[in-house]
Amino acid sequence: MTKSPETSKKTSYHHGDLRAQLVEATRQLVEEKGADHFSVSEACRRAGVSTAAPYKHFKDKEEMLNQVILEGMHRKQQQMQDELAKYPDGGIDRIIALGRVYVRFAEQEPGVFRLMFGLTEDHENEDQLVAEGKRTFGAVQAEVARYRGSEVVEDQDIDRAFMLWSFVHGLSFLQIDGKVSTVDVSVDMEHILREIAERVMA
Amino acid sequence: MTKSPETSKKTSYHHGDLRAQLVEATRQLVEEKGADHFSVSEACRRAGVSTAAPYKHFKDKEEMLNQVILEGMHRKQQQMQDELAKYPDGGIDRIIALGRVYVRFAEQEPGVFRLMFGLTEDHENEDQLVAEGKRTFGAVQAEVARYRGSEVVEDQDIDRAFMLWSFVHGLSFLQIDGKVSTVDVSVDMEHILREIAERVMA
DNA sequence: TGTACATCAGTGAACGCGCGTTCACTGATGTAC
DNA sequence: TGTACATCAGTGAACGCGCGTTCACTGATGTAC
Repeated sequence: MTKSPETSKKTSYHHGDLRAQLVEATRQLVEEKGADHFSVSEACRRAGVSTAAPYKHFKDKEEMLNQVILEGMHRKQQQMQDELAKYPDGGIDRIIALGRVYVRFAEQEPGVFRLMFGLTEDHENEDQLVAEGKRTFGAVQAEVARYRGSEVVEDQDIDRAFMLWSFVHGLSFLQIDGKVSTVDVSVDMEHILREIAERVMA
Repeated sequence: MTKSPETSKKTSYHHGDLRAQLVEATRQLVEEKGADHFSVSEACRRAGVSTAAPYKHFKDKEEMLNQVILEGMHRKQQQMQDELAKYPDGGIDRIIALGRVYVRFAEQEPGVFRLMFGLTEDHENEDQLVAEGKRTFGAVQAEVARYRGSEVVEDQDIDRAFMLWSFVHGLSFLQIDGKVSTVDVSVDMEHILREIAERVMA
């Protein structure tokens, strides 16, 4: 379909980049149809490859989805880092920045965002996914402690970080599930993020 | 399967209560397997009826699920009413009570709770579902206004109600998706609900 | 009280579908000599 | 530089499966007379 060099596969029998291309197709499909309606077959069609090909790179369907989650987490972490870099002082703007990245990620990649959190079953990769989740939440805790002027995370920081997390998590879901417009609230995201950050950190 | 009189269907060719029984089977399956893995066939098996039977009562699969959502909403509204009745004064306990019902409902019926919010597609019943959603959120707004001593909802009340909603919504999802334990936070639900209510209403 | 009949809830068989995964295979590639 | 060979990424056909929905039907029920 595409003509860009990195996706041309006509020149060789072997693909060279199939794993990455399947992950990308999976990611796209998760965005377009949701994780529930994603199918391996469709990802293969999109990658221009037989339906048996993925099994040379992934154990099963779930492993493909887990890879999409993992890469999504990394994107989010990168975005947090980038956004934090804009606010080098220890002010509340850094707290707000973290919330902004969270909500913005949900808005920009609602399929992946939902996939990240909608899984109740056990995973092969669970350890890795859980570890990444802890890493991110740990970063938020550290930021909350730093706001207090401390480099050590205490119980009160964990509590506050968890309140912030709950809030932006709910805000994200209400936003991408369209409940906000449903209920006729006009959300000024920046305003509400600041409002919440100030109240939680007070 | 069951031997209780109201579910015995052996006595007559006609069922008498099939619609309600199919809704109940659907609800159970949504809880047990999640809405994504619910199938009409399985609901029929559970109700002891042929796979064609539901189409005498419902337009399609989606209408069955919508009925489950609707009844869930009504249960939640009833619980809110019951809980509010315990705190007749205008204190913050009434605000907390609403949050408690929200989170508790999610904990007790995670499948239905997820189904309520996880739908991005359009629905036949959408109007009815949206109306119920507005009704519930309106009740929260009124409660927030009443805390101020006003019977009239103003913009500040809407903002606060929305903050509360976002928070309990996120808290509910993190809880039922197991992210809370993942991240080693021990949540004292009552404490955190009060903490948040006080901060938002301050 | 008895009979004819319309209604309509439920049957069971069938449909076409797309799915996840497996299989024996093929042929391009890189390496050892 | 040329050849033999092991490797292994991708093929394409096939599998068994459960699904949502439709169809012509059947037989229990309630009602009119």
